[in-house]
Amino acid sequence: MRYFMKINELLGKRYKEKPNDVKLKSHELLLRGGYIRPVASGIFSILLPGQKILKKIENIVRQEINNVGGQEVEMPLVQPKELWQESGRYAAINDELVRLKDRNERGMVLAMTHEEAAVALARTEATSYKDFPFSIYQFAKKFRDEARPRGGLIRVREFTMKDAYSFHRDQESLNKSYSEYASAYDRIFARVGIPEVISVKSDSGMMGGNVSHEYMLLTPSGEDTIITCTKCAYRANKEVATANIEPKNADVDVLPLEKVHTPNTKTIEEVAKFLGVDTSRIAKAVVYKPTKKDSRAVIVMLRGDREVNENKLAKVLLATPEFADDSVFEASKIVPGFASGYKACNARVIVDESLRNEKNLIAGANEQDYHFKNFNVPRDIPEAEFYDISVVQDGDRCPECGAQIKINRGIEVGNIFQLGDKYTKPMKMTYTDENGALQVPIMGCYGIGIGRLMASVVEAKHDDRGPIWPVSIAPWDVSLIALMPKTNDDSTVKSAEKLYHELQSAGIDVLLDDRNTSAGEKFADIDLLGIPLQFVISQRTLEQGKAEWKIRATGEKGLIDLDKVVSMAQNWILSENQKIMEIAKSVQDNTINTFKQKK
RNA sequence: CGGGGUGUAGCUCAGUCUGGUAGAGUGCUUGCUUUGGGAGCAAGAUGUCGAAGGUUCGAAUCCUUUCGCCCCGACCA
Repeated sequence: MRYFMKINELLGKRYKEKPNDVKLKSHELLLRGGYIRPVASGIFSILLPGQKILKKIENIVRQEINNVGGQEVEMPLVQPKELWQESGRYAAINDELVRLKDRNERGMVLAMTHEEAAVALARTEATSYKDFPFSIYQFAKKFRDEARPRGGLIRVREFTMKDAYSFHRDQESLNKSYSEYASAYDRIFARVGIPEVISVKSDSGMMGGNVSHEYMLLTPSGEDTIITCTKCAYRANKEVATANIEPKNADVDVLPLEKVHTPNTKTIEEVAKFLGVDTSRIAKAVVYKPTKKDSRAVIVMLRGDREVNENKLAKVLLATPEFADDSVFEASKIVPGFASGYKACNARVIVDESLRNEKNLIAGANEQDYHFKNFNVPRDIPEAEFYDISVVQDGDRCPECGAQIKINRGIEVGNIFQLGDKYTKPMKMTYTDENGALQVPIMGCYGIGIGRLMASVVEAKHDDRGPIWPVSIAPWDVSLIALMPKTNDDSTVKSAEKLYHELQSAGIDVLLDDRNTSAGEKFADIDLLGIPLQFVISQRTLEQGKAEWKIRATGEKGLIDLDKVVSMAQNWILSENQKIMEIAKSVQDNTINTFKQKK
């Protein structure tokens, strides 16, 4: 069997120039290095270097998931719509779900994820309590017609995901599986070269999900916002993060309410400017439509310098908040621009914790061109309901230890969810327990986007010249550059080929560059391919019977006897892999320890 | 879906305002020279100027419509 290993046989140009319109470093380098090619927005083809990396990542994931008892399966991309009607998602999901018809007009969908298929598979196979617990997983394509793909492989429409589904009789069993997967994830991210990935509390959706964590690579180019504590282990996605908010005006006497004329001051900024106060002195009101369960409009009040977190609000309302339109304002006698919960007719007033201790605020008077001064929520809106519904922001304090928090950006490289019976119940999955009674099992699900993970490694590990792949996932273990001699002498090429075969025979995956091009181009190409260990032989080194070695990550280099190249490469690869495995172990141990401490 | 930008050679872009019939660099092909960080000289190939319609003697350029792609936001099972 023959395998492509010479750079001149490799399909895929490498570019000197940065492609137009590319913002993320991973996107740029993956294009420039000939790893990926765009086909349509959010849809890519993968060339050999990228494919080799993806397969290595998959193998690491496979080992770790097998290790926690996952059974590898494969479920289809094209699925009958009835499956999705059973779970209710056929109606619940909009344009992200691609719907199509087969030749017999049967409605089909492209799977965005495989909970339905997993339950459909499991419910016919696991019918006795003796069958539980178990988990299945696969590496499978998903198609999500994303509103806005972006950043190369960071957010795409078609992608391969490792998705695992575990099935349990009780919460205790689910918890066990959940922490096993969490531990496997720590090892996976460490083994692919980004041990700095952290797990954060995340939003599990307003329906049912009780616990979920996202695995985040903190990087400025990330699209999620992550709150971390500078002191303790608190970390959470902005969607669910809570914080202690410093009151700005608490230790003062409550003054009598006073109405002031504030013409043409509809926005918080206008009011603040008109009255010469900071926006934090204003009680901002945001009005939402009534929900199905409650016919009253919803007025959310919070400090003027803060924003509504609609995720948190959704949990309070038990519905997705929608901004009010004119009809809502009219029906509820709320004056837009001058709204507040004060004597609001037929509105539910939800007040953010940010206002709990603030005194003598400015608030709308529900009257055109008038605001109140010295507004105090407990006195002026006795029926107010207090909730934490604002977005955590800079300057807030950690909810657990009170230390300063930090706001970071992150890329979500994986997630783990406790789904409960969200899918098993509507899809009528049951098993018979010891007493002969039918029971509904509960589920967990665990995802890792393989392509996104590759791109994330580039985001974390690169320099100006290209990606710096850890040896565990590098497209080739070593590269061998033969620099052309000044004379017609072919001994350099001969020696390179000999060495190349020796390395290959020793089981080392090696890429040979024996092209008749300038040295600079060869070095640039090999750097773009990010190969961890590079060898160079030239007339100069051959005269001494040596080859030059160079480590991509550190730039260290030296000379080595030709007959020691193979053993040096073997030893180096072995020791790098060992280092990675040690890091994986220590990351895993750390997490287990923190986990134990918390308990 | 809202806002912004952009489509001209494989890639990066000029030309568009002021209409006159297609350009540069890089890459590619061939030859010679060169060879330790993207070499030099010479010769050559490559475009429905995103698409459709319109105005005009004449459209990459003006007008209308439309599509793609990128970025910000909304959304993100």
